[in-house]
Amino acid sequence: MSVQQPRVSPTQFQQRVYQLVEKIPAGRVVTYGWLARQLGCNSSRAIGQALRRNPFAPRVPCHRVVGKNRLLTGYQGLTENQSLSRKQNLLSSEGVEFDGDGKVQPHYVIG
DNA sequence: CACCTGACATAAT
DNA sequence: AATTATGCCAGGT
Repeated sequence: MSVQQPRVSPTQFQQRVYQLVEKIPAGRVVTYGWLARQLGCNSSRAIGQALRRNPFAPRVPCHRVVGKNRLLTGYQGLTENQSLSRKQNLLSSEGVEFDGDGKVQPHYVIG
């Protein structure tokens, strides 16, 4: 029988990112840059990498992380609109609202 | 082992 | 105002 084995231990950096993301309450979102600052890291890009890498399933609500412009940049490692709309749906079901441009309304962003 | 690339953000040109 | 360069971190080639 197949066992889902953790590929490799997440790096220390990734663990910190995940821990932080786990704290994001439903119905709120944060930006990559915000996370980066919380971690004292000067690169939001690194955050994106950590999340992209497919965190352990829904354990880490990575769908609550958006760009600074409040656009949804990616989900499940993909940048396709289809994935993005799913991300959007998830957020919607948590009560987050969007404007006509597909940006989350500023009110929901922490920071 | 060296180089490229990416779910970003910001400062400098 | 628009493009380019830098920062950071890990995986992939």
